Amino acid sequence: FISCARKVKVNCLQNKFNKVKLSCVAKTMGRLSAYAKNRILKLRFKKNKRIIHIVEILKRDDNIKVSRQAVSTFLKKYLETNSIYDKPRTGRKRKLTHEEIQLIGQVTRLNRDITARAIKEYLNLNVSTYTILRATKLFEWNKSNEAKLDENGSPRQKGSPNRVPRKYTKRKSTQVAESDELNQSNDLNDLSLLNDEDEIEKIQIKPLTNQEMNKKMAAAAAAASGLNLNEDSQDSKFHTITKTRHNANSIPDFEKVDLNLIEHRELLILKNLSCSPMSFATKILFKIFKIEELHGHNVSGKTLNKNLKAKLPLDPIRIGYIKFLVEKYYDEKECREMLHGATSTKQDLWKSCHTAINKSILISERKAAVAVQLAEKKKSEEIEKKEAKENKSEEKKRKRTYASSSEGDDFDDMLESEEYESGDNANDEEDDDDEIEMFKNKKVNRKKNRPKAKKSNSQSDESNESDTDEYANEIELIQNIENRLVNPKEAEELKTPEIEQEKEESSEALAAANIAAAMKKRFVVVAPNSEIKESEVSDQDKREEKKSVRVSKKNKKSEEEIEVKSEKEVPDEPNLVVVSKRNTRNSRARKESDREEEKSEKDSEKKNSDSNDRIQTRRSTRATALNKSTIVQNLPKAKVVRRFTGFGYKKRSVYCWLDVREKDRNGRPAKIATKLMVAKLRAYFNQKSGQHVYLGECIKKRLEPMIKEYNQDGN
DNA sequence: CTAACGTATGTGAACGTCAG
DNA sequence: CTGACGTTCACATACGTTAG
Repeated sequence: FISCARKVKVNCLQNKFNKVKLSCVAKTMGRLSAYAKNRILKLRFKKNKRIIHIVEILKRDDNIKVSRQAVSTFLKKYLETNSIYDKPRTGRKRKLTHEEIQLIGQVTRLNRDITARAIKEYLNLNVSTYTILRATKLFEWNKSNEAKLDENGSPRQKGSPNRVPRKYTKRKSTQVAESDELNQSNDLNDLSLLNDEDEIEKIQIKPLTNQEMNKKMAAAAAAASGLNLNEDSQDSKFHTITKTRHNANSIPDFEKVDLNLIEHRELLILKNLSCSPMSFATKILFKIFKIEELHGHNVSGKTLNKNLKAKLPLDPIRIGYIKFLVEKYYDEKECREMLHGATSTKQDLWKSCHTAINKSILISERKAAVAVQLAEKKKSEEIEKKEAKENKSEEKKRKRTYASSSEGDDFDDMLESEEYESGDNANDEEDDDDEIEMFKNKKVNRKKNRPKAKKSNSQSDESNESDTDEYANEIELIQNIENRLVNPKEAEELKTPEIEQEKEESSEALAAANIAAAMKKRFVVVAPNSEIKESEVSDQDKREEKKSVRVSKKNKKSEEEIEVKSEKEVPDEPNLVVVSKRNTRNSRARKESDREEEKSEKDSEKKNSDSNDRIQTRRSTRATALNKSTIVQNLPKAKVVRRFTGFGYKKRSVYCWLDVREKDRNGRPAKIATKLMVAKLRAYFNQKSGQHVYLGECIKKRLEPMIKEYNQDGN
């Protein structure tokens, strides 16, 4: 990520990290709560409000920020499904076919005591025994605990053959071995039926004393067995385990306890803010637990996968409180509507919440880990930079004065970085080529149907490289931004006062300001393949440039985005548009004074022989070619629109972009800038599978060495 | 319990339509 | 030409369901 994004992104992520540290609830995209949905329906169908008005009212009255697209989508979905809740999701692909499941049902109906393993062998199914076990639970004759109880009238599971081998429950087995009774009982349903007469562990709808809690913790055992209990309908059946274990890292199912930690009104608000009971449960979780209490924990404290770090149980009392609240605030009808399923009852409610809680903790941990990783990486980078700076400062300065006389020599220490170095020497080319190659190899599918991307019309000598241009564009944009970052003088030229203030506020703001500034300049002129319309002279010039700097793909890309207009094309328009992402600096310089132009011409003389600094080469070439050009600052909208519609843009889009630019000028964020900035990153990460990649890379880089070390130690 | 999986959903940009 | 407003598209994220 850092290698792609470099400084800008590092800064941004550093800030993100801070956010994570503070809240650990990173929310990038909110979802419409049930309350918001009901409000929308009411406003739409009872008050006949328009979508845009609904958006305004929600924001004004309820402080709910929602886009009009979201309202539109929701209303459409509501009319289609007649439900405010999400449509059901399919989840992971089933391995068992319907026929196989039916077969399993038949087999278990005929032989109630057959094991999942036996079914697997009998039906020759190539799936986990757990999958088969789940399939058996789909049938009435297998799934209810009551039925089993009715059959025998007592816990009969001790020697039940209806057991599934527990390859993941070693920890539990060892725990069970500590108790006298449980070591004889491995069945999932055992614990719910043990020792009903034990009153000590019965549910208590009141806060527990410390003593009681200690007792409860001591009694915690064999938690896995609690998963399938019917605790809702049969409170008296709450399993009670009399065994005492001092180091319980598994807990039984959670008793519902009203701790009165949160006021009813606040809970109602929380519910309104939640789109599901699971969401409600996780919101409460983060409200009543500290982050330190959550990380490294899960609901039960079990870690079934041996490869993962063992976890500790969350405070069972507060978990019980969450359970109590969830079941109190969501009735069975709501559960059915929300959980989608004929079998979805309140009994399944806590199960879903249980899973959601664990998952939310995992996600929180992951985000924190990524943030920590990035922060560490940045630290090490800074150290490297310092060292590199000491070693190369003289050389750099020499190169710098030599290469960019027009840009000034002094630069901020903070902004001075290895990226800058790479931009000035041969590493630059390697970096770019690597990145381009990376995108190329991965065949990032990002072109889609952009009307402006008429690569087929581009010049013939570029056609075979158009693939890389897709990304070279973005790469150059990023690098351009980075160059601004490492050259404060230029950045200052770009910045509006407001933006400067932002810079002082944070490095992220600095990045944003620079990006916005870069985009502002770029925006005026971005017109892929504009050379089609260019004059012959300029076209030839560009061809020459391309040949001279062919090794650099980004150069070609930038050339594509230059809009050069001859004077005869706009006779009444004394100005020419000469802007490229790279050239913005030149343009700006020339705007300011002729001296700047002279400098760039000097650059051209110097740098034509300098293979290291292609940027300067290109700039100089262009400066020579366009030395008669002047810059259009305030081209009438109409003319801009006319030109851009010629390139395939829709008129409204051009107006929209112009609006964006104006907003940007007024100090508001130019969203387009953000979008383009992250485009490259998207292209990169799209190739991987989101969060799992991070974890995989983390494991590879950080955990594998630890595992190796661990194995060597023999511990 | 957690990873894998895949759909649902929110959002920015683009676009279409209407009206002044 | 332009504002207002709604929809579509592509993308990223949220999140429920299933496998192991």
